[in-house]
Amino acid sequence: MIQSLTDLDREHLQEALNKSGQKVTSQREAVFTVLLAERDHPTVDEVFNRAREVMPGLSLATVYNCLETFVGCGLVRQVNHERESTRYCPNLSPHAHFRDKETGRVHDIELPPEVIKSLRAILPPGFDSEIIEISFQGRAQAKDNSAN
Amino acid sequence: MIQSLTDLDREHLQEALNKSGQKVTSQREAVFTVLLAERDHPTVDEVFNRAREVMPGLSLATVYNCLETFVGCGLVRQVNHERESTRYCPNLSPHAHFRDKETGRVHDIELPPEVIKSLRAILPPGFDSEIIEISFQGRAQAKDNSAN
DNA sequence: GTGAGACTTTGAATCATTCTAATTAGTCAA
DNA sequence: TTGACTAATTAGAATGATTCAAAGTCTCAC
Ligand SMILES: [Mn+2]
Ligand SMILES: [Mn+2]
Ligand SMILES: [Zn+2]
Ligand SMILES: [Zn+2]
Repeated sequence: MIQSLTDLDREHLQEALNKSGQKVTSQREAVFTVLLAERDHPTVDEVFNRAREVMPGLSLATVYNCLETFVGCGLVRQVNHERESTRYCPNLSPHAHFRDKETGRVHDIELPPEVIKSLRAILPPGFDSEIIEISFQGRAQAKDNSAN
Repeated sequence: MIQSLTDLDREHLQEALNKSGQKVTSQREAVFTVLLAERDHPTVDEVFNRAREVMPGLSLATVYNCLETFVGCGLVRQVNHERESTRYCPNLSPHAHFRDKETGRVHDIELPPEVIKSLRAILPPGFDSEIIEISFQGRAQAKDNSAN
């Protein structure tokens, strides 16, 4: 089911890795492909299992390494919810996360710039924040799930 | 250094526990006292070490149990930051958390109701959220730290 | 005073993540 | 081609926060 990367995505990967002095490897490409294929915020184990289908020799440690590398060069974001396993998200636009209590699924919620601004505005003087994480928890109506 | 609870706080503890059919014990009182004494979002280990000063026989498991009980009856909130140890916060007013990258300290940031409203407003139809967690990360100017 | 149930304690188990050491693969110079 | 150098990958051990299981203690209603 996992197609390969589009030229654009491959370029994106290559550029981000090169920019931080790292190389494109077949493992990194496989892991990145998995992340882009199904944007459902998979855990490391889920990435591992999906990537193994196309690259049977891949090791779990390498999946950890690849994901850490990607986070380091800004290709993906980590998503933590309470103490559950870390999930990974290749959506680079500013967004919050919504976790469906019932299904455990994590959905992206676009964050309009004015909301971000109003959040920064509540910081007292002297507080300077680069990163804001917002996570909702509740129920999301089923809707579809086929594409995406 | 750890005084005991004010009558008001003891009442608060008693009421919340009773409401969920649980008892006030000396361990629970000690742990709650520690949480109120220094509102610096301590980890379980920090709570454990502080509480042991006044109750040497206290066990780590009991600290876990007490804190879980408090969270369950709404007396305290858990505060998670990435995969670090969970911290605990007895501030019940709606607030976000600011983590100082440099010191690791966690500060409370009051959340005005209109900001909460504007956040709920970005949820697409069908998404219904009870809980919103907001955490900032960055630097906070030293300021004091004597009291509080 | 007894018994039941709630609570606490100790120490073992879990499990996501990180670490270590050993291999492999890629790159470049000779 | 070969060798050397380096980055990346691998397997498996170690870590560490948290949870679990079993046994002991306390409290309170009877
Ligand atoms: Mn859903
Ligand atoms: Mn500070
Ligand atoms: Zn996302
Ligand atoms: Zn707080």
